[in-house]
Amino acid sequence: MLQVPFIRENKDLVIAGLAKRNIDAASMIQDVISFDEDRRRIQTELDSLLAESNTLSKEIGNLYKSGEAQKANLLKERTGQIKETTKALNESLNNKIEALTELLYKIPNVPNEIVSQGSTEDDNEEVYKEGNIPVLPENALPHWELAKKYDIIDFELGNKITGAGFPVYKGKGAKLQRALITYFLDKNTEAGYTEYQLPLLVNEASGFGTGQLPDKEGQMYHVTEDNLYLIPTAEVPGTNIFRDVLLNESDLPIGITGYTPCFRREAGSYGAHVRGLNRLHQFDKVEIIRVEHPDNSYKALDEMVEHVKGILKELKLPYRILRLCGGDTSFASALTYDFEVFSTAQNRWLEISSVSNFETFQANRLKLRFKNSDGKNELAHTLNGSSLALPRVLAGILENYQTKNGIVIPDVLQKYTGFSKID
RNA sequence: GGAGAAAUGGCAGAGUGGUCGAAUGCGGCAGUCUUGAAAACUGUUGAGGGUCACACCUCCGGGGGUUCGAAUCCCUCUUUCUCCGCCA
Repeated sequence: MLQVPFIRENKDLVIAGLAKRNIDAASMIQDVISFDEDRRRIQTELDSLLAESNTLSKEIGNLYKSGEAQKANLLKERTGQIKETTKALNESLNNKIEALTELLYKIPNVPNEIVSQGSTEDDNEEVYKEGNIPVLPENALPHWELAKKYDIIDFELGNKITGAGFPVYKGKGAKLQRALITYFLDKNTEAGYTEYQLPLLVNEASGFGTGQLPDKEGQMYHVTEDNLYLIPTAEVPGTNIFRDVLLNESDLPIGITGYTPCFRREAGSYGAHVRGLNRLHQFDKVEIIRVEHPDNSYKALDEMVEHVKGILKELKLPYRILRLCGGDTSFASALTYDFEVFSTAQNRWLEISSVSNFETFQANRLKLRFKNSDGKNELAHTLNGSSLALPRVLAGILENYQTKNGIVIPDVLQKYTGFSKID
């Protein structure tokens, strides 16, 4: 959520920024400003009446004490009037605040100046590319065929137990997945992130805190009986650790990592692009989350990007990094880099990580602040990134490491899997 | 699931109708002392709104009520703890 004073003072900048998301925000922003002006006007009026009422109450108390009940009763008439007026004012004040908040919830973050205008993923800019695309044996298979051939992932079984998008990993497939999770967590903790195990269901307040609610309500599985949501990413429980928290400046930076399954309804996704592991309702992911001083958050973003690069380099997977255009940058993010691994057998790029700086957008909703060197409470910056999303990394490994005689396990993973080949 | 107790500032913890935004301790900050640090001592220190700055207003888990006046009384919701039951 953007801060009202920021909008007030940077109206044109905000409108221009949102235009990069292809949003004509001029009238919304104007509404924010005028709602806020109304709010302050009503508040001032209300406050001065309350001040009068407070003074009178004290006088009444004193009059009773000195036995002048008659005089006191006279004053009570005035306080009675004030009470009626303040009740009405209070109501219209609340209406204004509600209208303002509702509007603010709908306004996405202002993209960083480096972000380009654009509407779809075709407008994203490739900023980095590394790794060689392997030459595969003849008759190379896509991962869903490999999964069947080596009996390591059973999609049909998942269909039976739950439904589409809930695959069952078995044997060496399950082990490889577990090896990847452990490997990622080890890399993250080595880099200074503290490992957490987080709840997989969150309440409404947490959903609002990171921005999934009210915007993306339909993307999350909702347990209505208890009004809880299955997490779409560890970002939600992980970042909400810091909801309503006041940190000391010396606590920063904070880095945490966690492995969680993620649940996404993916309403409205169809077709060949959702085959196999490409798009699932339940998948595993290891996440990194940082809380940073505003002066350092972009340095932190670079560090996170470098960190993910390091992992992919070790896995020897061909990948590229995209800087997302305005239209493709998520609601709460100011700047996002996507990592994509090349799926050789499918001949397409698969997104495996998304690293974002939210600046104060989430912190404002979360009330995540730190006491700065001036002793003032200031909103912190939050960031997060996947390191990494499992299914597509798995798909990338299966496809890129396939040989005539089976699938070779990348060197760095062998001490985690305990085997060097799937055949 | 049943019974009872509780929710107060960064944390702990007093406070049962006005003088309470709130004792005290810890923590934080500043200073004295010290070559430096620690300890000790002194001072200072809640949040939000509002204002050029003051004034002023709001906030004692959330919401509602009683009263001229509520942290304090009433209703309600939520959460936590204790005991019993169940249980990986």
